[in-house]
Amino acid sequence: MSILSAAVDVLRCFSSTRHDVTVTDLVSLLGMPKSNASRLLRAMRDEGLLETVGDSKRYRPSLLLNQVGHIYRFAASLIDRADSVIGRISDEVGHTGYISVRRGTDIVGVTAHPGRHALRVVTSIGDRIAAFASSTGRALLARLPEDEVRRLYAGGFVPPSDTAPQDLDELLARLAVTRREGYAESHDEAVRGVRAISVSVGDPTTGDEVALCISFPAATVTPEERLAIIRSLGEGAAEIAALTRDPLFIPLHPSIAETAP
Amino acid sequence: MSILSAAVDVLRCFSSTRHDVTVTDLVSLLGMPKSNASRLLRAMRDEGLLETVGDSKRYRPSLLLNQVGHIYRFAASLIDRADSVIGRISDEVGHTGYISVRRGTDIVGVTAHPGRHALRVVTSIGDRIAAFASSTGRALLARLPEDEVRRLYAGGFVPPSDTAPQDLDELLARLAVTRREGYAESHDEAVRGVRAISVSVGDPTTGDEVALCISFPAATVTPEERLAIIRSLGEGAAEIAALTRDPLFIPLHPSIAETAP
DNA sequence: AAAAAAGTTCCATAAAATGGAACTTGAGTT
DNA sequence: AACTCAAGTTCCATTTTATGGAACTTTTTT
Repeated sequence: MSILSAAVDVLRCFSSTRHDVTVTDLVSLLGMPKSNASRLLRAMRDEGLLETVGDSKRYRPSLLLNQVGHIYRFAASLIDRADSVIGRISDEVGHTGYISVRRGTDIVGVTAHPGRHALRVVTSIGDRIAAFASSTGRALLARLPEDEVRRLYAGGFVPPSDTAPQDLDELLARLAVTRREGYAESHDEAVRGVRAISVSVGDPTTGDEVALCISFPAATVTPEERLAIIRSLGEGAAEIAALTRDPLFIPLHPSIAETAP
Repeated sequence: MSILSAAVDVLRCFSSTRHDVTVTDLVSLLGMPKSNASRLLRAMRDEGLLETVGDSKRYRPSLLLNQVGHIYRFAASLIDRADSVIGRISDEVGHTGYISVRRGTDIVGVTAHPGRHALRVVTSIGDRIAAFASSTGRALLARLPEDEVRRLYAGGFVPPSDTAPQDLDELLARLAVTRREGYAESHDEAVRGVRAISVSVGDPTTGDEVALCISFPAATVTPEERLAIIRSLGEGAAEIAALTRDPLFIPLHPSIAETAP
């Protein structure tokens, strides 16, 4: 086993709730001998992957990683485009917008735009949530053929709330609705009182796929506002799909898309 | 030489003009044997540091690096970052550097780095000085809209010296200059014979704002040295602003920022 | 001041990286 | 369809690096 994989294991220890690590953290998180943990952290710092916090024994990701991570957005230009679209929509409607990607059955937030409203949904970049139980996840899963979704969830799943799909059949039914309507919606699934609307779009040249999502407190949004959000998302995604020539793009159903007076 | 350092060399190949790399790129950029380049890129992808673009032979940074890089922003608090920047600059120029925050119409020093020169400005951490009559204060006030400054100073103020702003209008005029030039300057205000140059930067996620200041005896600094200080401060603050995505950041005016021959 | 926890260094052994050359793949050309 | 050249991959013996247990040092807590 290469030291590279140990180094990556260290990087995976970082999360929105763990901004830095110590030798002991590695020992307990990765079951690594103390000697290795000590040398590995030092080596990673010497190479510039990590930096020490002040002159303590705590290690955090380095500026280099910050810079390289930033390049991901441009390398995956789909993300960049989606981000600017969701940023504009978030500004318009005042609610939190974010874009996410799917990794297997998980969804990972990539960029976020906090809303303007006093009551706003806060998302944490980098956290993983279950794909089947979120609007972003279902927007992305709707791009897959049904048998591939069945294969992904061959092991079944545990619904986190009453409003999430309770079994595979319900998930497939809701994906069918998403394919017909052109958007996915969630309510009280990951977070109580929070509603979210998502659409998805892909780039066939790179194989990337992203979800664009607007998330808002269920109580404060009128039916008209909700419709406006759906239309903005649909239009934004359609613009991107036109650019990338996305063959899997699911447009809004004409009855929803038609322009308001 | 560990494979770790080779992997970091690969990461350093990425830049705003190079979003992905190939085996050949590494051969020419790093002078690495083809065999190593090929295995290294594959290993880095297998471990999750890189991902292939579509199914081409091009490699780009991975989502993992994007996530970890993102954590840097939270791991290094604004004050921490500003302190390390001002420490470096203070070392470079030999003069006293400090960082401060604003509380209403007062400025409070948070950390200080004493200079190396025999004649040095001494600051005391925790002391409060008037914001309107200091370069740090004006650097921070320049981030506010004009009417908010008017509201802060609705009760008027008493100038401590001839070179400090004498009334609200003069203060506003000097803030306008700071907004245009990207830095604030004071001379003989709080202490006679002392000149100070400040820039400011904020972190929108925490709402923190700090001023970075270099303070020196007016008599001992040449115009060239003064310009170098302004540029160092401007560059340091710009780095921090890029990290925090500070929307209020005031960059140096291009005519000042431009690199000396 | 003692005790406990955290971190570092040392060592022989086990494992992985190296670079040259041969081999395979793929894109463009005749 | 066969050819050509560039790009990428695999193989191998040798050299270099990583490993984990234990002893040691430093830091923190009681």
